[in-house]
Amino acid sequence: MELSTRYSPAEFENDVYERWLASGGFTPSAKRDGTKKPFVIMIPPPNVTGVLHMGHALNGTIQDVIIRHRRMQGFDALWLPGTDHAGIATQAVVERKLYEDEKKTRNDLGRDAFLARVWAWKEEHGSYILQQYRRLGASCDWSRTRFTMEPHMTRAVRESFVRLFDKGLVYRGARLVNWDCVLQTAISDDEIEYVSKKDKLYELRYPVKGREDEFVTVATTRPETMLGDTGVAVNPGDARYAHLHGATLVLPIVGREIPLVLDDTVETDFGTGAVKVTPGHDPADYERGLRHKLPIVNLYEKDGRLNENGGPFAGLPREKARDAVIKKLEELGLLGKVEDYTHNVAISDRSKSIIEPLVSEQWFVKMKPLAEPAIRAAKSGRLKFRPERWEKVYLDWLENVHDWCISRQLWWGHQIPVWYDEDNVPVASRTDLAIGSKHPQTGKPIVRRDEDVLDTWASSWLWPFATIGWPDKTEDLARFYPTQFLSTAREIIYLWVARMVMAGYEFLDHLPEDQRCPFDVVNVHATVLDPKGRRMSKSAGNGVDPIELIDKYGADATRYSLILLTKEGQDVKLAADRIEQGFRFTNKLWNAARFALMNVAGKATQDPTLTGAQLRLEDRWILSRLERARREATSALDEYRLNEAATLLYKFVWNDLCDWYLEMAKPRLSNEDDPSGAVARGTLVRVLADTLALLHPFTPYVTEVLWKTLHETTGGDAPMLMNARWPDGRGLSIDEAAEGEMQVLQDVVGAVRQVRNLTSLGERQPLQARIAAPRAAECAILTRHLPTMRALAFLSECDVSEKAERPKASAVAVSGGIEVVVLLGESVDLGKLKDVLQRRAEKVKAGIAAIDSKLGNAAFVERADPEVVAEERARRDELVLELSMLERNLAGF
RNA sequence: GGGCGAUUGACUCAGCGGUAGAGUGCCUCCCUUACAUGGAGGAAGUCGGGGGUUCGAAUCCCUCAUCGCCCACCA
Repeated sequence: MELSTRYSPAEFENDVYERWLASGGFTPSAKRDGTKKPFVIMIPPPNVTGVLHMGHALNGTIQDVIIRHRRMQGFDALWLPGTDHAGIATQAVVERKLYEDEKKTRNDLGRDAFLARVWAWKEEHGSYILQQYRRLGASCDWSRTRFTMEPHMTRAVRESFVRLFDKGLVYRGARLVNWDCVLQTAISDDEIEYVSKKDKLYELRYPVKGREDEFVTVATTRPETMLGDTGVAVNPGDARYAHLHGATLVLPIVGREIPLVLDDTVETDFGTGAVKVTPGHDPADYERGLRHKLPIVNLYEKDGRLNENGGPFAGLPREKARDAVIKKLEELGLLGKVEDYTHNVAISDRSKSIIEPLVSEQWFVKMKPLAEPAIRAAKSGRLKFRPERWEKVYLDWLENVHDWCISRQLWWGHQIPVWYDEDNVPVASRTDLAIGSKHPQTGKPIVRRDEDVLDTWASSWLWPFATIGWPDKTEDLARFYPTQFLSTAREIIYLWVARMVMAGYEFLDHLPEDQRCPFDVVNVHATVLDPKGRRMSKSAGNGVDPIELIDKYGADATRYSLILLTKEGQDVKLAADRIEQGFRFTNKLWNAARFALMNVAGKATQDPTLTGAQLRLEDRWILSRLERARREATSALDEYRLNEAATLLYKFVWNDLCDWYLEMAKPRLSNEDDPSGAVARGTLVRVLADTLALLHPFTPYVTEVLWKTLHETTGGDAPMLMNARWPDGRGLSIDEAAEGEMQVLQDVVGAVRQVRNLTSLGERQPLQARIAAPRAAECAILTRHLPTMRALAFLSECDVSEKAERPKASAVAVSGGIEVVVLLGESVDLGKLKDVLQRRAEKVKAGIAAIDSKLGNAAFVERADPEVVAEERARRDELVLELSMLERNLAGF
């Protein structure tokens, strides 16, 4: 196969993905294979309504890097994909479409017809986001793709609900819930967000019963709720109201008599120190109402309009009611000061409408008992968070957990499996109960099923085990639970992660305790921000579409950039130029491989691990560097430090392999007569093969293509890289001697380059370099490698002579304690050269002074690590040597 | 009101107790037959301010400032 000169990922990515799929490597068998251990990641199921955004792209990349690495390490690697039915979000999408297309509401269609529409929508659009994951290169087992509304999940959800119901952990109660007036459903505390809103703070005056002209003034931002007031509270210690303790007030407009109560929670220094109490529509007032046994007045219909309790304002929506109430109070002379006021208001995550707290009948789960094992899991270290700080966030929530309102007044979702008899006695059942059949406990006829559906999280908290068969005892469940790694966004630590842990402990009771925890490690990934540091969001329109990046740069480049850019868990601003880094890297890799293959094709190669003595310094060096990179990358990946692994491989490929080894090997490769060519080719093949394997988790497409070409070129038959073994370093070792010698050569070349750069200021002339290495050891190295030095001549356009005589006119450079003297004509800019040398001399002097002050410090010499002290001394010696050479040369000007 | 993060060259970020790093951008040179999506060299940082611990601090502690997230019933 010919590789094109241009790296153009679009030409091969789709084909490669098809080959991966065909290989079956994404799909592990549930059958136990004695030699393989499972490694499992459950994808955080994206909403079926979702479109891939940067967060998904980053998280998808993280999971894919890890699963591919584990697969290559020989684990039975399963990455299970799927989507979430996302009750509210999906229903809202379909309702909106229905209204736009046909001007109908869901009520016009009726429940069954509407649900048919939702399913139709899901069939048409539901796999879109998973297709996008494929573009990224995600090696998910698509044969195990799950959906939280599929029939099996319904069974799992019912099983879990019935178990909790039978244990008394589910209860029905009237509670103040967050009501979304647009979607007309209750939503949980975790689904609301707070936004700052400019409002007004109104003072209202309530007449005191039986006392002419005496009033209690309350402050409120929501004057319309006064219609539902059933009390006014003041702080018991507030002297201003001491004379009114026990008084009764008369609620204006309504005329209701309401008591003045004493409550510690009232702040004396806010507003007037008197709080109107509306237990039906304010969470704090609800609590106060309970404490003082105040009645609850519900003011609203489900759509947010005032009901009959609104008196003269019944039927008005909330905003209009506010204006009307204010106007009326003004007429009555009971409106006090009105001030501008900025405060936080709760809005629905989904509809973005202002939440109206109201009292209604809902189903709740008792969370305290479920939270206990989840708390233990983290505290005992069974469950680990990365970065660790998120453990605290997780624990804080669990330790203060509130009961979970799980009923939603929606149609799209798992309908609550509860039936009622004629006396309204509920029963939960795994199977449908027919209307008219007998209630299992009371024996009375069943008259209806609960209309509500369950919160979406009541199905997704079962994700780690329901997706592989639970409640059935399947082979998959036995093989793949618990999982090892979960990577997710921080926003859903409470919503999802904590609940999955609870569910694992609660429902997997056939397993020993430590086997119930659904994962070993929870990775909380970075948030990708826009270039200004703001969250990317659809509404702000500041998102960057990862698919556009993939189109432009390829999936590999996008993946590599994301990993290079984001240290785990640390937010990052997405900078366009930083995305280019990944692209440049993949291009570099492509061309390096192309060069290697061009030189290897049809020629003899010798395995460098078998030809010991014939290895040149650069061969030994690159093999040593490869082994170092392999060890470091492996341990970084084993510990999920992806950014470190990617950075280190980047440096190995670019700075070691391309900048040095390929350049040094060129003469050997191009010269047909050079007997060491076969060794160089063998080295190149070995290094390239291992490098492709090490990079494969990060850049799977390009490495797969190059791997195939490499094996075609060398005539070998190889499995796909995806299914190949992770490099084990066979035949390689860390060669400290080779690395040390190579460092000397690199220093010399550095010095030569410096000089060469100076000469290019004038006319270019052939140069002759002489190297003056003042230390015996370095002289020996240089002498031994003079052929190599000549090979490097292309870099400096100079010959390297063995003698170290000082010429009269010369350009000089010093690097790493080695002096390079270059004979040249008048082309060198002597003024500039002197400048460079002087500046360098200054730096060296400063360096020496710094070390002297350190070494002169007795405390340092005594207390510091002896190795550190020795290093300082050695460093000083080098600097002194360099300074003497610099000064000698400067004296010549 | 609590909690957590961030603050390192022009920009985006690594480093987290012992000689200040990378990519981009900028300046000088080079189309050297893998790559100009490239190569060589260079300028550029009192590591947010102030205290402290230490022989030594970008790195640990305290404090302040700015920005950003999360949690919280101030009407």
